[in-house]
Amino acid sequence: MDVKTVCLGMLTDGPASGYDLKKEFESSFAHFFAAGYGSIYPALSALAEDGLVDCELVPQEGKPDRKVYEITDTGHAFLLKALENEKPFHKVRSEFLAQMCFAHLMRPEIVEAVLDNRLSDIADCRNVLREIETTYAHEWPAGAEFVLGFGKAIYEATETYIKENRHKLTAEPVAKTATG
Amino acid sequence: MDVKTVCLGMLTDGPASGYDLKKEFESSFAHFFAAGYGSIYPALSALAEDGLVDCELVPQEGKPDRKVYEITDTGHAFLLKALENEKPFHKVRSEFLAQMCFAHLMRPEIVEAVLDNRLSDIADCRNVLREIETTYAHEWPAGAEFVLGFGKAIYEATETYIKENRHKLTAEPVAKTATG
DNA sequence: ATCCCCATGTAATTTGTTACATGATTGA
DNA sequence: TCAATCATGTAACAAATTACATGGGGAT
Repeated sequence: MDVKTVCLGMLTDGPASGYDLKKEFESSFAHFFAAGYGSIYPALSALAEDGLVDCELVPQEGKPDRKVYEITDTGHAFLLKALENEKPFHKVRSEFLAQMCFAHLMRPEIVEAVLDNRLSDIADCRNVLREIETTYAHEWPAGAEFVLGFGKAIYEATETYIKENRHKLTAEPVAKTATG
Repeated sequence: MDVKTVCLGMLTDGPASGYDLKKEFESSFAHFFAAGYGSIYPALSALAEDGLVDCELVPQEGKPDRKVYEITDTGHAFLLKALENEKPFHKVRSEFLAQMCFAHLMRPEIVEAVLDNRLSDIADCRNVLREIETTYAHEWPAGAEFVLGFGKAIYEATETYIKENRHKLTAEPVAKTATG
C-alpha cells in the first residue's frame, strides 16, 4: 500500500484536496505513514489519470484555486481489491536504535542528549494523538480508533522503556577498581 | 545513519565480510534496520573506496573467496563524527496500520487474517530476539542489550494491544437482525 | 515589516529493493 | 536428488525526500 492507495482510502471519507490530505498525513497518520507534498500531488495526478478519482477545480477568492478530488466507482473497486492483501508490512527504520548500539563509542553527554531528544519527540507525538482524540473522537470508524490506540500504546511503552533503561547506557563500562 | 555507517559501526566489533554483516542485519538489527545484499555490498565497496575500511581477499578451499573488511583509523574517526548526531530519526512505515484504518471497508474474515498474520510475524520476531539473547547475551556492550530490550518491549506491547483490541475491528458495525 | 497560512506543482537526487548471474559443498 | 549454506556482485526498477518555484492574504 503506497501513498497512492492511502490517498484513495482517505478520499472514501469525502472529497478533499492534496492540501487537505497532507494535514491528515500530519495528524492521524503521522505515527506510521509519512508523506510530503512531493509524494501526495504526483499521487493524486496519477490517480486522476487512471480514472480512480475525479478532479474538480474550485476557484477561491483571495486564495489559490483548490483541486478537489473525489473517488470514483472504479477507484472504490480498486481500493477494495488493494485491501484484500493479507500480509501488509509494518517496518521500523531507526537511526536512533542503530546509534544506541554503538553507545559505548559515544561521549556520555551525547548519549544523554540523544535520549532526551527522543523522549521529547515522543512527547510531541503523544500530544498530537491526544489532540486528535479530543477533536474527532467518536465520529470515527473503528479502524481509526484502533490505529490511534495503537500509537498511544507504543509511544507509552517506548517512553517507559527508555526511562527505565537509559541508565545502562551511561553507566561506566567497567570499573577500574574492583567495587563489586 | 545509512547502511554504510551501520556497516562501519558493525566492523568496530572486528573484521567481517559482507556475508557476515548480512547475518547481523538479519538477527540483532532485524527489528529496526533492514538491509539486503543489494545495499550491503555496494556500501562496503564505497567504504573501501573512501579509505574508511581495508579489504583483504581471503581464499578458501571449496568455498568462494571471502572479502574481509576491517575498519581503518580514518573510518573510526568518521564513525565517531557520525555518532555525534543528536537527533537520529526513528521511523515507522506501516501498511498494516494504514489498512486497518479502512477496516470498515474490508470483509471481516480478511481483517481477521491480517491480524493473525501480524501476530504470527511478531511471534517470529520475538523468537529471533530470544535466540539472540540466549546465544550472545553477556559478551555484549550495553547498547546492544538496550536495543534488544527495546525490541522485546515494543513487540510485547504490540502483541498485547492487538489481542486486547482486535474485537473492535470485527464487531458488526450495525446488526441487521438482533441476534444477541 | 515579517512571518505563517493557504495552495499547487516539478525536478533532481538519494535510497533501497528485486531480480539476475554464478557455482561448489554439505546434509537430508 | 534436492535444498540449503556459503559467497559475491550488478543492473534495472521503484519510491520517496529535498529543494526549487510561485504568490496573495491575514495576523503580530
